[in-house]
Amino acid sequence: MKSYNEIDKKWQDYWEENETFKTDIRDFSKPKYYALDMFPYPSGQGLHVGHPEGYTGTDIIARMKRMQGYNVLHPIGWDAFGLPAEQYAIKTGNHPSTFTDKNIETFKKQLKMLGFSYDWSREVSTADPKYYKWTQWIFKQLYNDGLAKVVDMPVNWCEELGTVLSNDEVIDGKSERGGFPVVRKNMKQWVMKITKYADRLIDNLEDVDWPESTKEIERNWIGRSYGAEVAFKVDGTLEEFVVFTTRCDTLFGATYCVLSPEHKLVDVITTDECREKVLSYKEECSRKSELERTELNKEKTGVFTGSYAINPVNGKKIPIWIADYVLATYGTGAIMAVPAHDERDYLFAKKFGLEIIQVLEEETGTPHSDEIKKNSIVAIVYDEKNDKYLTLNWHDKGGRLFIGGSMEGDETALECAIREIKEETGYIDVSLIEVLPKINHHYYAFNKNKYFNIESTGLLFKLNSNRRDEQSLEEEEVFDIEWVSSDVVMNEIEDELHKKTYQYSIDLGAMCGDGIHINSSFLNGLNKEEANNKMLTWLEENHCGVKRVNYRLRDWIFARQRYWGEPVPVVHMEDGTTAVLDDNELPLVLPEMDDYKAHGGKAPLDNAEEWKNVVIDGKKGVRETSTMPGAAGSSWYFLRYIDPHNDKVFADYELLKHWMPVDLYLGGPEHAVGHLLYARFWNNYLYDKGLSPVKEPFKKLVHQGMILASNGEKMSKSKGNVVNPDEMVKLYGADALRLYEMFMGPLSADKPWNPSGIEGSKKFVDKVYRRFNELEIVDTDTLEFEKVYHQTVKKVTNDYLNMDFNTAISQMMIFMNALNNKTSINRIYAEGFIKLLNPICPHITEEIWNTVLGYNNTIAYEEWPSYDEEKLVENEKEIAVQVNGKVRATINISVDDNEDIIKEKALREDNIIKHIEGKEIIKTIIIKGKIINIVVK
RNA sequence: GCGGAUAUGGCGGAAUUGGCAGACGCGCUAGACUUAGGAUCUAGUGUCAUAGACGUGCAGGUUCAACUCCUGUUAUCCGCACCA
Repeated sequence: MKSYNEIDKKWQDYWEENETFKTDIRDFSKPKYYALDMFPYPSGQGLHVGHPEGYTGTDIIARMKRMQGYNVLHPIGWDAFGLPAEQYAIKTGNHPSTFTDKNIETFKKQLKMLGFSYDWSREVSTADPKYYKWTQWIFKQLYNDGLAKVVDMPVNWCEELGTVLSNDEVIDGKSERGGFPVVRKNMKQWVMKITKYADRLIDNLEDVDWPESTKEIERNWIGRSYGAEVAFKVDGTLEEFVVFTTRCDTLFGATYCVLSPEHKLVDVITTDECREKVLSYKEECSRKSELERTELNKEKTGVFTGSYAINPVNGKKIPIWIADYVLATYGTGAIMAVPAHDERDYLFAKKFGLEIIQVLEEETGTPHSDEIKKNSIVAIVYDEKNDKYLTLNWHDKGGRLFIGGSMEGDETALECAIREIKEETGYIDVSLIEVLPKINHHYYAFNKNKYFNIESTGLLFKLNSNRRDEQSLEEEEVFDIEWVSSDVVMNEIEDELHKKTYQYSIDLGAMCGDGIHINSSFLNGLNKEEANNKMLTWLEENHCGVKRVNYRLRDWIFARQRYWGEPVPVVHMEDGTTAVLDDNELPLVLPEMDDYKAHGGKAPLDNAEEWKNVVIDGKKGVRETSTMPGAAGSSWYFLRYIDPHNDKVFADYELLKHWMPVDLYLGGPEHAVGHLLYARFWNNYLYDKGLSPVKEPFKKLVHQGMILASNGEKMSKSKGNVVNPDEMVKLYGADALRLYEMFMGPLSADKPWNPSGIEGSKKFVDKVYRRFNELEIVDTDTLEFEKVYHQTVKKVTNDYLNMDFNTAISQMMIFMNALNNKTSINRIYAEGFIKLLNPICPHITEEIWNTVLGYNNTIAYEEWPSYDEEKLVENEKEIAVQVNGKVRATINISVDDNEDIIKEKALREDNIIKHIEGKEIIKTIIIKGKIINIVVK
């Protein structure tokens, strides 16, 4: 018997020599299947065990589909531009391409060693000028259509890397690569107007078969919200500013406005008295790094500008502040603040003593047609020392309540509350902590036989001392005064109004829920949605606002001040115009340089004097020296695979039409808001241009999970717990590694590496190889395998389709176990089984196909085995018999047993008799072929 | 804070429409064959106990029957995070 290393080599050489997996791209006679892996960044570390997990998954599908008669496209390539190669080059003085080429060679060797059925003739590399010619060409189209442009905007600047970064490259205020600090900075930058596609990038998600969680991440990242833009005039000037709000129904509650510190109007409207403070606050904000800004988000800061805005709905003058809780980059960079109904505005208003007006109140109880209106209070008195609340226990006349009462005369809520506390409980030494939002409550008073609708103000007091006066109770007021814990309050206070009031008191802040409007003129009595619609109409009719959809997504910052990326095919002319290179000047190739390092915030290409200075039509110009981001080349590579050597167009449209979309796309979930979004954007754009035939490029998306170290930690070089695939292949063979990675658990789950697990997988491969060499392959029937064979074909086929590889493997193990102690097997079963195993273990199955089963051709295009449903029907079956839901016996039944026979059989069992003895059978439930349950009493 | 996911033996994990929880593998125990066994084969292996009881993060509920459905809750992981 040969070693696995020999067998692996033999078949890998065979596939290569025979071009076994080369796709005939123009063969449209068979149905197509496009199975794609996210192409790797060829890092210096080489492949880790996580790579083969996903790659094996797609390889299994690709191999099965070939056997099922599909024309399969299964390509691979390299996402070759990127920072690490450049950092390495700077450190060692080598050219980034030397390093990249070397890594690609390593990766290639490793991928081949694992036996993936890639069509290597379609290999692409994003750093290859033949490839990036077309990346530049697509950029050019985007530029000409106004989707790529230079704008002055706040960007993420990473000093250490000397480059700007896009939002998805900044994690927790640090750069994704290297973890260096990132600050906000206004800079002229290339951006891609991905926001133009925001709606489609959300809406098209309906049409693709992706994990719901990934779709949700993309939706949240794009962050579409519906609202209105409302214009506020600045009092005493001709200036005005626009705010974005999703809650224009609360406009009557707007008590101040806030501009972001970077807002253009700030300098204009700041009064002389406030100028100094405003300037120093602005200065303070600009110094803050992204990290500081997010970390300090609890404590609100801000300053008054000295100016006032006019609330368009009621003409009220409200102060204009600046604060960094308002972001320059979201919405209009300005807000109206409604502290009663927005958590952040509430905190800000509390801190700076700004007015709070409630315009929405929650409704409790059930309305009734004739109600008497009243103004009331609910007073909650809290004793901090003992952690107890003051309650009145009315027993069967209303249960446990806080102190309540109605206002008399022109009494304020506070006066009323203090009076009621004193009258009902005698306590006099209390002080107000907080006035809670008003509640609109409907109730029926039994003693008065009347319906009431009260507007109740909740007030939270703390008890200072136990000083008490006489109570002054009325006759019907019979209750016990009891101090109780919060547990008792929650369990025993059942009155809706009092319950709600208590909830407000423990969670102080803005009222953000729905309710009915008050203090809002023409909106009074309407709920949130009704009021919103009415206000929108009002704003538009009165020309102070418009309906507006806003997005969290920002435009894609597209330039990097780095060397190792695609040059931007644009020249800045001396006369201030911008010229784009002609198609025949593409690719614009990176110049050779001695020094790849950025100096003083300038891009490395700034030093390439000869390269950057050009003359076009007699006019002087300077090339753009920023390069494109890593995600540029990966945004369209799936199209190039279909026609990788075309030098006329990026890919032939007829071919694209046949092969797109990608049927299965597999890769890590971390690309949801980066690569996947950008690729969808570019493809959508190309679709609009008639250059891509499909709206969405990836029909089905699957994520592989992470392979963790055996203790459940992430594998990392620093922890020294990295498992090296080369070593695994050397020790156990490629098939055992592939099998183990598929057997570990569900593909998309994170799972720990177990060193003895792979040994178990090798044992299975050993067993298959050994047993198939021992067994006599016969043409006579070996019927004892019939059922398990058909079961196996069915389960493996279905499980592969669902990518449930772990359970497919367990079924194949069951099949092999059925062969234990047997000396011969029918050829059909033997061949069928080897075909089923082939996608996971291609080497050993080719070897058996060749040396045991005697074929000279590859198994790769043999017909996929089929199963016969009839062979799976069981004539005789064992089912469980339960008494009161507990299994007490099992009986054998045959398919044609009717319910009476089944029941009779069940009642004959000793253990059943024992359990129903002396009891009455209430009913018997028989589920055909599954279970029988006898219910007794 | 918001959004998403997960929770099952010593371990990785199975379980169509609710229908015998623990398939399959690892590990462990015993045995066979062996000079030997870290090869292979056979048998056993959820927990506690004597027949029986208890068991799918926790607490309730629906049902003849719940890992599966409903309500609440905890923990862990991931994503977003002052998004107006």
